[in-house]
Amino acid sequence: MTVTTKDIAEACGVSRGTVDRALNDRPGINPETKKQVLQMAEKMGYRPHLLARSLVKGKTMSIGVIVFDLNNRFFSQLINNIEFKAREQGYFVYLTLTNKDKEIEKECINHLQNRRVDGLIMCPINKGQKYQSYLKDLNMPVVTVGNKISNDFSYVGINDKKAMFAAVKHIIKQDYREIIYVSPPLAKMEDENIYAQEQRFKGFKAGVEDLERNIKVKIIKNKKYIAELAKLNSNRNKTAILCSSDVFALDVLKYLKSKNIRVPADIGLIGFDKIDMLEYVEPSLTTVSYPVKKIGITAVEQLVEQIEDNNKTEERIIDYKIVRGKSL
Amino acid sequence: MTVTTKDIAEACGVSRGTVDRALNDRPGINPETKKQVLQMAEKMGYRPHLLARSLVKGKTMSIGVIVFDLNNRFFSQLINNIEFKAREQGYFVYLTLTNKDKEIEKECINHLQNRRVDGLIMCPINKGQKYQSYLKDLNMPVVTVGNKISNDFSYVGINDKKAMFAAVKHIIKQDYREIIYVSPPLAKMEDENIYAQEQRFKGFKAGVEDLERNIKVKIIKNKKYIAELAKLNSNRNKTAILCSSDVFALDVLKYLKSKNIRVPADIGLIGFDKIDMLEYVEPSLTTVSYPVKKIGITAVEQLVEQIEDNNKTEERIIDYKIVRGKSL
DNA sequence: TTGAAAGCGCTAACAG
DNA sequence: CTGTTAGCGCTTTCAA
Repeated sequence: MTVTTKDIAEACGVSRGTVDRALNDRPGINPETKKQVLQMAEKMGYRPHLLARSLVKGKTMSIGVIVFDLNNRFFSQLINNIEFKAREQGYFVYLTLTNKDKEIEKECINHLQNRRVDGLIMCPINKGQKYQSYLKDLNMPVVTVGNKISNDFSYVGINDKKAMFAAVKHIIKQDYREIIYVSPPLAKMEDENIYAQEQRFKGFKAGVEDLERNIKVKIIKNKKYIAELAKLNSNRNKTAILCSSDVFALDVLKYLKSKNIRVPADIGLIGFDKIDMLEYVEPSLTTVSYPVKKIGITAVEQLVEQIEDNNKTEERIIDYKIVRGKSL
Repeated sequence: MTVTTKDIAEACGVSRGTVDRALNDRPGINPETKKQVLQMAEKMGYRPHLLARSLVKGKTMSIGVIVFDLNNRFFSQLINNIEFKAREQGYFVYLTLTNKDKEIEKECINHLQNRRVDGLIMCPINKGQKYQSYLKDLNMPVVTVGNKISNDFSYVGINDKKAMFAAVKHIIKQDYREIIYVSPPLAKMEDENIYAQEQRFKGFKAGVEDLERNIKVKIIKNKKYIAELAKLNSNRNKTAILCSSDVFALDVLKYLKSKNIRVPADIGLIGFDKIDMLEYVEPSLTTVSYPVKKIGITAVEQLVEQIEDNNKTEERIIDYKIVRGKSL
């Protein structure tokens, strides 16, 4: 049914070695025979069996990508760029979704390893010493994105701490005297890898502590942050709600509208990430741009370098930018 | 470096066949030896080489997914569900993005074929007789989603024509006397596979023709549909803008807001697809739900059936639903 | 320039 | 219950 190099060899009356030389543009073959072989291959509808090739070459030209899910806009944009860049470099992408489940993540890593992907781009939900040595034992190039594991693994992202610090500074400059910091992921600090969120929180704290002493602060880590917000009684301070991700900010905005609380007249609002659906909300949300395209492309570049040049791990920090909307 | 069944065999003083029986739970092995082998495998850190297995089994337990891009919410939600369902069934997902490029699509198909994926789920951009026979010659299970190719290939989706017909009916019931149909993809009719959009258009035409004779109709196929809309002079008819996809409706809504045209007071607006970001726009958009979750899961089920039971191709039609928002 | 043979790591078939 | 052998389709020596 399926035609192999052996079939071509027989059909042409040459050896498989010669067929291979023709098919893969390798030297040491008579142009005449090469032409014949190629024609025959074409005629017989030959298709290279990439698995067999991978088996002998010890390289699959594929990378594994492990993220939470694609409902999250960040990840879908990220993977859009990863796939594009990877294929440009000849690599194919295995996509696996963990749904933030630590066991599933490990299963995915295992499985991708068994399929011998050449490397991994992942946003880890696991963390800790054991996990680290587990990953190292894989002996496979890894690039982390979003959440960092440690300096032993490549990481591509922005400086979340500095960015959030800048956001706080931006808020205070607009004369806000009170900041409500909304970051439900923080509740999972003990449990999960929430590196980016932790960094943002650190930046926030540094901001309110260092920049100005008399800023009132309220921190909401509750998963039911809308309910929590509702409980807050309004006061005379000029207040801003600072969300550690746009998705929370969108929900907050929706809630505020439903309560006829005007943004920014009654309360300021600012997000983080600049996800693409912001384009359609009103008032336009002030936020911090997380350059997902650049991150995706850079992650692939870094991974391919590690795969092909056996390069060492590296941290690549991309520039963020405060995006001024009309919500603050 | 990497440990193989041969290594285990030697370490245990048994044959590779025995190791295989132990590792893969096959009958005909002494429980004692089995236990020993498994322990040794564990101890040596054995990992099965899935490529080698695939090579001999002729099955890779992987499927190829080919869609346009992940900026499109429909596709990211779709793939979210495909990945989940596929892995549940033991299949891994190769993701490839065509960016609506017909040549890239063919390259992807080719490449996935060479990697010997067990089947394909795709939203094709190509069409035509030649393409069909090309696909058939692949001799690989294929399930189409979004755009149909022909009855020779499995298709999972809604009845777009009927759904759009229902949408028109819904509009007319609200006493609208004029409908502006916005569907930029129609401009590509000759060139690309826009099956779903064509069906919707047919449903639209059937709706305005059959339901009521005196409905005024304006059709915009222009890619610059906002500019086209702007040129229209307002008149005394009660008018609705019917967009063949929510993404266009969102843009239209944005434009209308910018012009201080009230929705639905001044003009009605209705979309199609019910993409998830609608949640955050105001007024809430009336739309037709395209059950992407169900479609993703069904597509995988259908594909796996074709792969494993060598089932014939099938068309699976899922229910749509008109979702009443406040924009009409 | 070409051919022959070995082997990637696994599974399957048959013999013992 | 276990071992041996052959082979999946390809690449890569090493000889000729």
